[in-house]
Parts: sequence; C-alpha cells; structure tokens
Amino acid sequence: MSSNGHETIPDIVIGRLPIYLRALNRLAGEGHEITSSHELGQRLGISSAQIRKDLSHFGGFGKQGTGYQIEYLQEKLRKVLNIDREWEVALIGMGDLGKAIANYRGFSDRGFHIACLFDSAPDKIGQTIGEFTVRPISELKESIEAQHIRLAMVAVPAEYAQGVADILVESGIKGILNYAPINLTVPSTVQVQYIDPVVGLQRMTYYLDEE
Amino acid sequence: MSSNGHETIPDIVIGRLPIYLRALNRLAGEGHEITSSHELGQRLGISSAQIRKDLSHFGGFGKQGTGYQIEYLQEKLRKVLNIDREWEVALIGMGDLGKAIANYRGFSDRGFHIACLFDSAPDKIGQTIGEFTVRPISELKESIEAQHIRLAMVAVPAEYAQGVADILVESGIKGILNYAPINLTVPSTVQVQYIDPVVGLQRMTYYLDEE
DNA sequence: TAGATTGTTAATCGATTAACAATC
DNA sequence: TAGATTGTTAATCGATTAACAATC
Repeated sequence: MSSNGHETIPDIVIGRLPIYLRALNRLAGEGHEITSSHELGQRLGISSAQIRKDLSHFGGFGKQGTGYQIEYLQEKLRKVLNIDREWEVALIGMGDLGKAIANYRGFSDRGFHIACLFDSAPDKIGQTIGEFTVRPISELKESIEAQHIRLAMVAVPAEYAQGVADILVESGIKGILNYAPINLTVPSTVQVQYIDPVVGLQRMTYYLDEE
Repeated sequence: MSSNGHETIPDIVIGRLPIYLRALNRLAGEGHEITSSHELGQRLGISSAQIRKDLSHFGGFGKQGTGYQIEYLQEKLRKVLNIDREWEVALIGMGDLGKAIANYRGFSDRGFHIACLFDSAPDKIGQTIGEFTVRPISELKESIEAQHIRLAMVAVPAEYAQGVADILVESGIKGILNYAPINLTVPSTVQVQYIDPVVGLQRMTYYLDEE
C-alpha cells in the first residue's frame, strides 16, 4: 500500500496514472476542489469503475458520498509515481527536435529538468541552448555518472540511436525516452518509452479507408 | 479479410502493426529479405505467437517452414494501414515544437506530408517554414475543406488545444495527433492520438524509487 | 434521513500464450 | 526426407465491468 513495494501492480495501471494526474491538474486549474470517478471518467473516456479500481491499488484516496479531494489525490499520485521531486534528464541529439525539446517548458513545469545536452557534430558542440552548453558524446558517461542522472531522452537519427542507448546503459541510465523511430535493445533493468508520432498517425489512417 | 471491412479487429492489434512495419523497414535496411515471427518477436520483445495471431487477422502472409518475405509483408501492412499512399496533414501551432515538426523529415519519409501551417500570433503569420507560409487560424476551415485534409497535428499551448480541436472537427478533420498535454473532447467519429513525453517519463519514474 | 459515491468482490469479457496439425 | 515455421484452436491468463454493501 505504500508508494514503493511494487507488489504486483499491473503496468497498464501505472500507465494510466499520469493521465489521471494530467486531468486532475486541469480540474484544479479550472478551480475545482473535488471530483468523482464518474466526472474524471467522463472527461477521459474511461469507466468510473476502472478509475476506482486503479486508485484502490494504492489505498483509499476518496470519501464515500463525496468523491476525491483533488489536491490530496494529486499529491498522492505524485508520490506513487515518484514525481514528488525533481528529476534530472540528459538530452542527446541537438538537431531541430533536440532543440525544441530543450526549449520546451512542459518538462520543467512538470518536474523534469534537462541537466545536460550532448551531440556529436563538431559545429553543435559548444553552442549554448537554454541554460546549457552542448557537449560531445564522448563526455556522456562521465557527465551522467558525475551528476547521478538516471533518465535520458534520445533525439538522434535512427541509425545512431542504438549506439547512444548502449553508452547510456553503460553509464547507468535507468530510463530512456526514445524519439528515434526504432526499437532499442537494452537490458531488462533499463526501461524504454517510445515517442513516434508517425505510429500515431498510422494507427489513425487504418480507420480512414472509406473515401 | 480485405483491408477495409473492419469486421472486429481489436484496436490493440492495429496499434501493433505500425511497430511491426517499423521493424520490417529496419530489417529491409539491413539487407534481410526474409524474417520469421520468432526473429521479429525477439527484436520487439513480443511473443512470436502474438505476431502470427495479429497478422493472421488480415490473411496468410507467410509460408510454413520459411517465414515472411519482408518486402511482401511490408506492402501488405501498408495496405492494411492505408499508408500505401500519401496523406496530407495540417499543422497548427508554430512555436518551437511546431517548427521542429514542420522541419522533421520523418513524416515525409513515411508518407505524411505537411500541407499547411497555422498559427494565431500575428508575428508568426506570413513566415515561411519549409515549403509553406504560416496562415492565420481564421483560415483553417477554409483551407482544410479546400484541400480535403483529414489529418491534423495540434502543437498549440494546452489552453488553446480544445478550441483548435473544435474548429478542426467542424472543418471535417477525422484524426488529430495532439501534442498538447491535455485530453481533447471530440465526437466519436474523430480519432485522437496523444503525444505527451512527460507521461512517458512519469511512467518510468514509478519504477525508479529505490535510491 | 436521503442521496451520493467509494472500495471491493464476483462475473464477464478479451487478449495472450501454448500447442500442434498442416505444409513448405 | 527432415527440419522449420506458419496459421489456428483451445487453454490460460489478465483486465474490465457490473453490482452492491459500506459509509460519508
């Protein structure tokens, strides 16, 4: 029932918690103080039973007859997800995409701080983007170890992504957010999440066949 | 069994097809001509049985004892997903993220052509990015209807995303790739896919609690 | 109190896997 | 032929939903 201890909570449940949190942030922003599994479910297109079931894995966060105190639930979910603190993230690849990521405020707003930037191109190295200077990939391991960084974002071309991932794994990185359109092979102790917008588009075009 | 007809193929199966296709593209790039459900599964961390089952929804694409002809399977999957042609996509929001999207070659390489750009900021309107000129959101509907565009990418700040989505729905858009960190409410005839990297990060930090 | 909503159990539903006959 | 791998069926596993007692 505590936020660590991972008895056997299904990963699919973990995957929905950030979505719940995002909806709660929005409700809070709209001035709401209390919500219900029904209201939340309606907004997200998820059944209220599922939301209650998911949350119940971590303890009773609501009150019968009333619902959920939004601020309290946010706090609890942040604790469960281990985001009741700031995380440092390394960013590798400073092409257009890397630059957009480095400048995107959505990360820092939600507790993820980009702590170092890397690229291999000589003309990129030494550039200042945001608050940091781009450093050569040869210094990756050293930097990550020195700063005890555990998360990385990979925004290099597909053909370099596996090589970069290998170095990241060696450096002790435990989670990789991969923007390259390729599957990475890493040890089972390292997590990977994929961001491939084209996959999302292709998934939609399937349903768009009638002219 | 044909690529339209949608008897009742589970959406979760559809969601895996682009992943299979991505792996096949890679195998082809490495010079392979034939693969097996076992090899594909090993690369993707998916069981071979699941791959065979998924593919069998659309017909028998393999040969017993041999496996799958990569080029043939790619072609079949592209047909199933309706990406055996080019799709025009509208892009709304020309901040850092929108610009990175507009310049990203990964879309055009895989059959998605960004056909028009929109923003509401007067200083952005009229700018040329890539091959197109940024136009005001007030011209959105007109453009989309004129060009018969059915897909859109939304890269505006969260607070404007629902408003933009409403206009897109009115304009006849059938699929929205949403980069804003917010859930969109749209009619059930319109599909939405979400790109929220922070959700990916939060999903990983859950497993990163031991110090 | 009456009304509402939780947390939880049991029932249903759906997805994954194991196994194997068919066959290249 | 012997070996390999598909496509498919049946068995297992897991996730979602329905229902309701508990209770605010």
